[in-house]
Amino acid sequence: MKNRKTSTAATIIDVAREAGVSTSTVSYVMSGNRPISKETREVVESAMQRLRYSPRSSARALASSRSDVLGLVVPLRADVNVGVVMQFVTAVVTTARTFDKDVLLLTQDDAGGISRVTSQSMVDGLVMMDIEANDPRVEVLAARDKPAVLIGMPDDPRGLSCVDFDFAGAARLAVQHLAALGHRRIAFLGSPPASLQRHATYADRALNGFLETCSSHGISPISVACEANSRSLVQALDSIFSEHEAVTALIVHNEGLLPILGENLSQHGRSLPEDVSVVTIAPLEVAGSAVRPWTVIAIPAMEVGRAAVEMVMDRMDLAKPAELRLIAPVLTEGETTCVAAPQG
Amino acid sequence: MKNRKTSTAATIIDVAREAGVSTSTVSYVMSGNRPISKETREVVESAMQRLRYSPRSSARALASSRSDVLGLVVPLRADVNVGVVMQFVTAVVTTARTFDKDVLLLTQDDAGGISRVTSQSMVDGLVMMDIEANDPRVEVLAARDKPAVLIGMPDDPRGLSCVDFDFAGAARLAVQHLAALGHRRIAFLGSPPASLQRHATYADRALNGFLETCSSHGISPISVACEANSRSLVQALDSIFSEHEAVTALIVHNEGLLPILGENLSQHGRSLPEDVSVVTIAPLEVAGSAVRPWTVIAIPAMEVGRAAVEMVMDRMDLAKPAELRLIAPVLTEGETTCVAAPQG
DNA sequence: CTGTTAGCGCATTCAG
DNA sequence: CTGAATGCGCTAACAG
Repeated sequence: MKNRKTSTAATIIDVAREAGVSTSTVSYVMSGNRPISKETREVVESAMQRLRYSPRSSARALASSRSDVLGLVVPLRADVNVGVVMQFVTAVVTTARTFDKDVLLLTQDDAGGISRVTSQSMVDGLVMMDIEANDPRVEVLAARDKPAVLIGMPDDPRGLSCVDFDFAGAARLAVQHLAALGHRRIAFLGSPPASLQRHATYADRALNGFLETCSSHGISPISVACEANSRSLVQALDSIFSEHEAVTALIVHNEGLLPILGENLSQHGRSLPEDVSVVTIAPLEVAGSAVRPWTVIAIPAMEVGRAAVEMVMDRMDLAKPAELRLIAPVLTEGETTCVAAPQG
Repeated sequence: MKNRKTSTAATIIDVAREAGVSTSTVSYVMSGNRPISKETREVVESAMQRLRYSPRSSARALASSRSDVLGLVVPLRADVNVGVVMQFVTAVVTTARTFDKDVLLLTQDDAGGISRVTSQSMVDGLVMMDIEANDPRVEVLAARDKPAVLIGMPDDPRGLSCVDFDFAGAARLAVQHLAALGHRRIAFLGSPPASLQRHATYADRALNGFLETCSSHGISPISVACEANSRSLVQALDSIFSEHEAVTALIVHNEGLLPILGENLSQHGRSLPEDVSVVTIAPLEVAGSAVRPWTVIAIPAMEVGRAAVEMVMDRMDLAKPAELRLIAPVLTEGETTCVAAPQG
């Protein structure tokens, strides 16, 4: 009778013995790193199933210097929209799984988290969200020589790959769309002040895209930062409509405001879209589920997250050079835009 | 001249040599698993710093059978509020770090994720969110003999630890509070139909708590499920006020409705709180940031998440038996409740 | 209080 | 196409 261990889980040695082959053969069946005859493969695979074998990730990692884990650094700031964050996270995790990678979650207030997981070789690569223009973490990451991708565009990527939605292009597209409808007084209802102050790159780039496009269209830009609550929205609309009575269009880059924007506009005596047209830069899910669907330039969180993981994998497997990738904006017309009323 | 490797990172052997001690001494300085004289400790520590040593997690895991990683299974369903999910996630990750654990993120649609990370020994324990009454994953988890904690209360925990906010108690408290104010017609505006249909335990328990408390107070209960959008809210309020004109109080267990509830109530000709009092069961952050703060029974996501991790650690380190833990509800009065108007 | 050493489970040369 | 043997870096007996 074989001396079979009863308590501990099966190892590659058990499988080899059960299949009547060597451990290296078992290993190569799993990795596919060398040709295996059909017969032995089948023998090995059935042995693995019989023993419910599954390789210890730590042993594999030690021997191969790969953990098959990706790190993901997520923001925990009060000024970022959790819905959007969750979409990115979902996209990254889902895509990572298609590459047989798991995802280790790091929060950005975990100072030293990046250094820790890289120097301990816990991760093979990193994706970092919510990048600021002059983000100190970029330097840390760049010094670490692990494949890394930033979701966002810092002033100096320091040789790291970056991917993001083209927020500047989105703002430009919004202005162009409204301008084509005859609007000349356009206000930009943007990210929370906190996001702008810390120069979150999506906030900066959207605002700059707006300002530059206005300038090239001879439109005098109006912009106001706004937190995602009704108190702040009331203030913002007050300031817009009191100082700029003639505003006929709004570009809203703040998904948190959408549920309450309609109500507040009517409280300001503006009906939608007759008095003010609104284009929003937001995830399709929130902009489309409204009673009256918004004209929206969708933030493609899924695409961006997927691209981020693909880019990490490219740099790992193929040692590709760093790249910058921007996802182009697309405008979907809803019921919140129409031609501008003739000036009085 | 010493033959020092230039490219590869320092190992425990390098540190031992640099410090003039054995590798086990270095290991024990790190783990604290046996007494080390102050002098040698300092020598070793300075050697570690000089060499920028940090242990390879895979090697440590292989030798010690611990990964120092916790798995966290998060929901990706459309009917759960992402804000609440993020709060739980934040709490779990933050607390895990205080135990020197990292967190591996699993999505619940990743079928087999639980089996995979446990059988590969990627995690030392698991926390699973968004439990359903008869959740098939509970069985999978229970069969895995890793410490695990459920955030939620399944019908049969199968020997696993559970922790959650006392949603039933919260609903009871809400009814009691309103009843004490003289309200006899109370409607429960609850979770989305999808949450109830799949018997997400928070949805079930809140609703049952409401029904039972009404019954014991001789109040005839009115309850309606509602998705977190204005279309659904309009329907819900229509059904409440058309069929039950005399309703004077609402219990809202659906954070997504709060930003738009006030507006919709006034559209139904009800002013807040004169005509209808509202108690909401929601995270304090969303209920408190309103222009008119809600009377709220706070969902303490941070506490629950922290407790979950602590319970996993207890079961790991101390081999404690499974436990069920409910976090007690606390009601904070806002400006949305007042005594019921005398019946006409 | 410290040193020596045998594994942990797998990947991967080197031989055949 | 397959097997044998070495080493990945660390922990934890065991031995002083």
